[in-house]
Amino acid sequence: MRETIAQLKERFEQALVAAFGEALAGTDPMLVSASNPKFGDYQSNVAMALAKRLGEAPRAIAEAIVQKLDVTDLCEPLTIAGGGFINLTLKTSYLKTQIKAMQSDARLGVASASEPQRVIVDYPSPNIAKEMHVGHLRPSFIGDAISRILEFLGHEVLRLSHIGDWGTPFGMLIAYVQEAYPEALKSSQGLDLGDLATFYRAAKQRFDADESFQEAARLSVVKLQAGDEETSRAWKLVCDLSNRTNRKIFDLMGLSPFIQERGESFYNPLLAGVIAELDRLGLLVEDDGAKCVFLEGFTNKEGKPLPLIVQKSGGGYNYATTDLAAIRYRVGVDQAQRIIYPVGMEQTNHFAQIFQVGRRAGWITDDVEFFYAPLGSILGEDGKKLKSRSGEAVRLVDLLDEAITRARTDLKTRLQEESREETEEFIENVAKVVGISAIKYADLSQNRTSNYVFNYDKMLALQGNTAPYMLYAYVRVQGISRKGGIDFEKLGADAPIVLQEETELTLAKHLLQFDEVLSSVEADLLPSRLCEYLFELSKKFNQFYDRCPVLQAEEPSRTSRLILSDLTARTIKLGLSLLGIPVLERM
RNA sequence: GCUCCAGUAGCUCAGAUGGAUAGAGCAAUUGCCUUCUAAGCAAUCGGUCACAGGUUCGAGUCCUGUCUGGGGCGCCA
Repeated sequence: MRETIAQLKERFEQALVAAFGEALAGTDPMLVSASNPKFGDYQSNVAMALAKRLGEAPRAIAEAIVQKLDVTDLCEPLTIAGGGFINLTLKTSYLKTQIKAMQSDARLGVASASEPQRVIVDYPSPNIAKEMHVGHLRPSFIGDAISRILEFLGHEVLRLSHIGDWGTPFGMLIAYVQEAYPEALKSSQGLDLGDLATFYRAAKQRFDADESFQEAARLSVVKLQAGDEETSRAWKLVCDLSNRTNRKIFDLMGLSPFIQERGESFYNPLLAGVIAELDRLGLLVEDDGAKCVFLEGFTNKEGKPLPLIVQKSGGGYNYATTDLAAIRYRVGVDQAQRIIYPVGMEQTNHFAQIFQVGRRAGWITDDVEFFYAPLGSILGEDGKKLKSRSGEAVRLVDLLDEAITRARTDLKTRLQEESREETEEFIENVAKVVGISAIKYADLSQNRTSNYVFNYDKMLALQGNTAPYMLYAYVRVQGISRKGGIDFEKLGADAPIVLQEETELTLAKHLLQFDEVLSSVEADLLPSRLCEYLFELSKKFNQFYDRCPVLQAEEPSRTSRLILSDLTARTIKLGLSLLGIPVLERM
């Protein structure tokens, strides 16, 4: 199956050349979904855009294009409206064959990339010295969804967690653990990350208050970097503990298990080479004892060029150095063609800066795409960045547990109201899936770049653009098969599709746009587009369901409607799975 | 001081390269369960797209300025 819009686009390009000559080869036909269903399914705005360039009236241009446009196999006769809109309505016969093709395709008509890329997605990249907190929620969910989508589309995806496992905060932590709890380092027993989080706070206090402790922390870093055995053992121990705890959280969040840790310590041996190369290229300047690359287009408060410090005056490296090493490695060794960083918007400057240096150093070329995907923040009800009551970052586990607890309470209330008996196992599973999915969907359905207000009641609501609403639409379809004793997999491959009712037609058209939506997400990395699509699909299904009896319908409508219902469920299931959300058969 | 992002219905938000009458959800009001379904469907209400200019056949979208909120701006990540 090929995307309908891609086919139409190609025909338009041919028609443009046929009507106006080779000069218009490659002109974007400006084909988009119709702004209003009454205009049809697609519209082209190209005639108006070309009016000035061709010096002709838009309507005349539209006429000329339509004259040369051969789409009789796909569309009803074209119409020209308003100031030169070309309106296209798909033929029902075409829709029927497409639906049949979709029915027999496990990929639901979504083609695999003709030119698969090697893609790196950098997430969720926690710091090992701290427990994961709200700040990791968006990178985790969005990174995971992007990875799944690109992978499904046939790309080779490498998920790399750029963990903070080196550097100053780590030295501080080790020093404090050594000082206050030396026995805890002798075995991993009795030391979980909750303890480490407490240690971290206490260590920070010590660090801020006591100069001699700061010195001890710095010494720990030096010893660690010098490869001191005991310090390294302590470091390793803490890393393992932290990773183990984080893995549990990944599981709870439903992240892909294929995330590889490749953090700061991994790049550590490569940092000197980065500096040497920048020096060799003549980009390196020493200023105030620090080694820097002066940036183009960035100025400091005095209006002078801003440096990107890559080696501190003390000789130490910083995150810019590590990120540059990662850039170099990902291009040179991993040979990635697309590297995606779903990271908070506050780091816009940082990424612009390291990309600039990467480009000037020749590591980033036109053959590789470094895609910084900025993320908006999660806000509290007060409109400010979400914080716990004590003013600290909210722990991720707490956030997730709370959602599950609330989902469980809602479910139990509902069961009581409906006098339903369910096993403890059923309740736990539904509560977990609904709770986690609600948070995840609420996050993903928001535009990636905009801030949003975190609100349990809204994300767990059973109506509206929420995970529970979508899950319920799926459950409804499964309800039909249970009630009617239908095995969807055995629905006749040769059974005809009937698109008589308005809602049947609308649903079918929407089902066929699944591939177009995924293409758009592939390009722009905005998972919210997929959420929007699934929400629309659920609404259109509910409308169809309201007007069209399925099980009681006469053949051939009955089987046709069963096929449409099944396709809806399969699309929801696949779509949600690409967002990292599982479905439930009953809820 | 410089810079980036945001400001759209009472609330939360969509509005991809400028296109036809600016859309959803929630909330509010009103209908619809003897029909697989009510966690649903239908309908009503709700807008000076922050403000002022400009560009053009056409601006929520692009440009300039103003106001408001948030982020960033040399050795933290």
